[in-house]
Amino acid sequence: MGARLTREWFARTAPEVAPALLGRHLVRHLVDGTLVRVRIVEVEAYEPDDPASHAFRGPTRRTVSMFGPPGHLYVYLIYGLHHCVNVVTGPVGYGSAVLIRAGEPLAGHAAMRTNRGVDRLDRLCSGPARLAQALEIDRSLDGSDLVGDRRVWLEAGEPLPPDRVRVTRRVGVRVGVVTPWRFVETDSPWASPARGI
DNA sequence: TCCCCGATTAACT
DNA sequence: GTTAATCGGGGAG
Repeated sequence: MGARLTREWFARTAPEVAPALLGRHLVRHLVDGTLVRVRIVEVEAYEPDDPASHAFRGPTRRTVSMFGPPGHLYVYLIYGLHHCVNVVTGPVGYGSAVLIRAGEPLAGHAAMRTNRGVDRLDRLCSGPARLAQALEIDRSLDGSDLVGDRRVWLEAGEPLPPDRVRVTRRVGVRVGVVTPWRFVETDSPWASPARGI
């Protein structure tokens, strides 16, 4: 469904890349050969001077990939049991990324149902940790290159027109609430459950 | 070294 | 609406 997004495409600030990622396809080649495809419907941007960002205090062992070249994955463990998938943006050393929060399952439904342990399509990828679990993405994929890796990549898909993009505050962050950097497809049934936003 | 807590989810009441 | 699960990051000392 279109060519891979290029290195240059990712080399912008996170708030620029984030809404442009809506409607794009996140594709995962599982170890067993299954191809899983998800249409991105919800994202959040994180910037270097952003107190809610893992990059805020500079690079650490965990966040090193966030400061690397754009177009790579940054994957982290949260609450000791969930993984979250991010796309690194900006130039080398910048420290910005876009969190992929939810997607519409397009292919590989059976594998995703198995990975998630649920049947309902709208529960497979409707949240950052759910999406990571459905696509079998964990710390072992941290730093993988979306432009060249065989296991995971991003395709052009069909970008959303601006009037289909809703902008809100980010979910679950206690600081950095002044920046409305969550971008979600308007009225999408595939987005994460609205938590008062 | 210690200690608090998080870009979450599911299962409670 | 509330809470347990579960663990490593990173600031404090």
